[in-house]
Formats: sequence, C-alpha cells, structure tokens
Amino acid sequence: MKEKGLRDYEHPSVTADIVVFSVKDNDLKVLLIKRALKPFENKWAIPGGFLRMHESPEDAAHRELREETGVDSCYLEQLYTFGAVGRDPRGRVISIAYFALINSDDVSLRATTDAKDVKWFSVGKLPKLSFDHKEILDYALKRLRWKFEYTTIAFSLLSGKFPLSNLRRIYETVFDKKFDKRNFSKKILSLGIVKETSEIQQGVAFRPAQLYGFTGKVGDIIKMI
Amino acid sequence: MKEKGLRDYEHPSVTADIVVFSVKDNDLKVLLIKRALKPFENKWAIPGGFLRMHESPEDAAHRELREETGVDSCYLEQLYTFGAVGRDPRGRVISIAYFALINSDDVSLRATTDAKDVKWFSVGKLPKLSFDHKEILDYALKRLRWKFEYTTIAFSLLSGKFPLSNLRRIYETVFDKKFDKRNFSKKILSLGIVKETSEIQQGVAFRPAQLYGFTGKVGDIIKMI
DNA sequence: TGAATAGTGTCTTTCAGACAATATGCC
DNA sequence: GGCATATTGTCTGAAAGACACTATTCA
Repeated sequence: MKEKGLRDYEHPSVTADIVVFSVKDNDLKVLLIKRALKPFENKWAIPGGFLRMHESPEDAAHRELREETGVDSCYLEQLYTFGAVGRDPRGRVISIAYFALINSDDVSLRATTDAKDVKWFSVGKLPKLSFDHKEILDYALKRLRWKFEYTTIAFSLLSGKFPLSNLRRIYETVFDKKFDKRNFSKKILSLGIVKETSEIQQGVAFRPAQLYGFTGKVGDIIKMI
Repeated sequence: MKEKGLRDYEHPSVTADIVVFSVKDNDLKVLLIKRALKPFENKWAIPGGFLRMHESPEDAAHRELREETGVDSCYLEQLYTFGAVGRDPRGRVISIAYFALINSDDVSLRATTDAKDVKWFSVGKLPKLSFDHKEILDYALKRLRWKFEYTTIAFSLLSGKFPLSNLRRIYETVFDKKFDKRNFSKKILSLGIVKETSEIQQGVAFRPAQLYGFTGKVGDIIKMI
C-alpha cells in the first residue's frame, strides 16, 4: 500500500510556551512578556514561540527561556499540551507548555524582538492574559504546588550555601501558610539531601544561622509537606 | 509592527497516539496495532493518527480509540508530548501521547484501514515497537503505576457491582505483588468511594462474596497503596 | 537591654503494615 | 469432608503534627 505522505494532511502550528516561576521578596512570581506583535499586541502573555524544524520542544523551551532571561539551566519540565481548536485567532496552534523554576538572582531580564517588556508578576496580582494563557498558568500553578508537596524541586531555587530558614520561607510563600520551624527542619534533615556546612550566615542584624549545602540529587517523588 | 503569519514558519505534523491499558485474565494488557502503511509496515505500534484541523487533541484521541475498540467513554488522560527531531523517518512529527484505561469486556477490537491487525499484548511480553513507541509505552506504564498508587483510577476498570477481591486482583496485577486482604479492604472502605450492596456474587464454586458499588467520584489524588 | 531570628525535644495521634483463625458454598 | 475463597480485629512501628523556651547577634 502506498505510503500516505505528511503533505496529505494540513498541519497545525506548534509553539513552546513557558510558565516561569521564581520566588522573590517572599512572594511567588511569574514571568510575563508584553507582546510586541498582533494578535494581543501590548497585552501580557507567557513567553514562548514557534517551534523550529530542527529543534525539539525542550530545546525550544530552553531557547525561549534563555532569550528572555539569560538563564541557561534551571528546573524545566513539560506541563501539558494545549490544543483546543479556537485557542489562537490566527489559526490552528498547538502549544506545548512547560514550567520552569528559576532563581531570580541569576536572571537578567531582556525583552526580545517579540516583546516590548518583560516583568515578574506576583501570582496574586496578575494582569489579564492573552490567548488561553490564564488556563495554562492556573494549570502550572497547580502542578507547582503539587511538585512542592511531593518532591524536592523547591531545592532548585537555592544554590550554594543557605540557611534552612530560606527554604522554609520558600515553602511558606508557595503554600501561603506558616510551617513549624522544628518540624520543618526535622523533615528536611531526615531526607539526607542537605548537610550542615562549617559556615554561618554573615552580615545579618540578628543571630546568624548555620548554612547548609546540597549533598545529593533533587527531584524524587516523596511526601514533602 | 506587522503580524508575523503562521505561514512564515514550517509546520511539523501532529499526531495523537494512545497507550490503551486493560486488565484481562489477571494480566496487564496493552493494545497494539499492526501497521498497514509505511514506514514500519507490518510492525506493531500503539494506535494513533494525525490530528485533523477541526478537532482538539483529546477529540482525536477519543476518535482513534473509538475506531480501534468501539469504546466511547473511558478513562483518558494526556501523557506527554514527544517531539524529538528524528523520531519519525517521514519528517518532523510531534506526538501528543495519551493513556487510556478500559474495561476489556466492553471492547470489540477492529482493525481500521491503517491497521492490519489489533491485539492485546501482555506488558510482560511486548513485540518490538515502531518509532519511539517503546519509550512512550514505558512512560505510560510509569504513569499508570503512579496513578494506581496515588489515585483511584483503578476503579474505572470496574463497573456495576463487584466483589472487593476483583479490585484487589487488579492492584495485584498492576503491581505484580500480593496485597493483604484485610489491609486492602480496610483501606478501600475507608475511602468512602464504594458501598456494600445487598447482593452477593452468583455462580461461583465457593463462598460467594458481598458485592460493592460506587458511591462517589473516582480519580482524586490520595495515597492508595 | 530590646529586637529579631536561630536552635532545639517531647508527646500524642494517626496510619501503614504484619499477622491467622473461622465461615460459607459447592462439589 | 475437601476445596476454594470470604470475612474479620489486633498489635506494632513510623511518621506527622502540636507545642515553648533558651541562645545569639546587633544596634
């Protein structure tokens, strides 16, 4: 039987879009761009762009992330593929959505040619979003909370040496509730992922904390909180 | 600035492919088709096909599933989108993979025009698969086990009234290990999802079991096993 | 010495998991 | 009676969660 060629079908367009989270000033932030192009010109959207023929969706997501933030490596996972028929006024567009978690200290935001502006928004105070990006962001937020609860991805927001209270504050920010210091330390230390270092915190106006460092890998599924 | 049209980019093709699981004869099965077309003609593959321009990926998955099995409604969730550059010899093809869980009693298998054969395979004895379908299937199997452990999707393999031992045997099949009857019943009944009915099992050559029915919805995330 | 945060231990409750003897229905 | 499966409760260990006082540094 004759091979049916790919040309026998119309093709949708495919984009990789990324929900980039960070924790800054004890607040959970999302990175948004102000679109320079129609449709939704001058409206806020999550960063992303069309998949090039020679790159995998993951590569496209990494490229977009690098273009907007300068960040080369960070926690990045595929979230979900959104493909409802009418989701883009330009025609049939499938969006492979990713979610990323970056340490905002590492970031130098820069608007690309497609964007007039790039900014961190508190997830509590989001502007109206383009396309179905609100739905994507809500889904990402659910996934984020779930991953924080059941894995150690939170640790990817820290680097080098840090006091345990930093980690606790990240959890408190993401879940918007307080955690007991003693129980939190007990839990984290029992995981064996962090280890006390010989250093203590510098330049704080109160008792400086012991600093901890990573000993192992991060990301396995376990019950965290 | 001028709107950049969708035509300014080359488009990949997009397929919806489905890993269909069922439990039959105390064995975990996967549905495979024997391809009628090149490439991989006469080789086994997971069912799927190109996305039509007027249908969502979910609709496409449902359509493919209906075409191969006659099943209209079942547990279906999006699994992952596979898009590595060289995954299809015909060119750039993005596969939105789904995983489905069906009760094989409800099924009447039928080969479509694209398939010479459709068959259930034990996950322990799979043939060599086309494309990257082995990778997709392995991923689906991981997700399946995970979902069985943390949600009540297993219940979607049962319908009407059933003895608890049926449910237990499904778990034993999927995890390939025995579960203690007492602990299992305790756990299941404590969920409040099933309720004793007034009926008992008929036509068995041993003590007939109490039949249970569903009282609520299935699928929430909880620790199951 | 006051302000801010660090550091530390015990008790209670809950849940998972191990474990075995009796009951029922069919042949 | 023999066979195959159903039904039922207790104990133990681990982990989560509630809870409060003392220590350290700086201004």
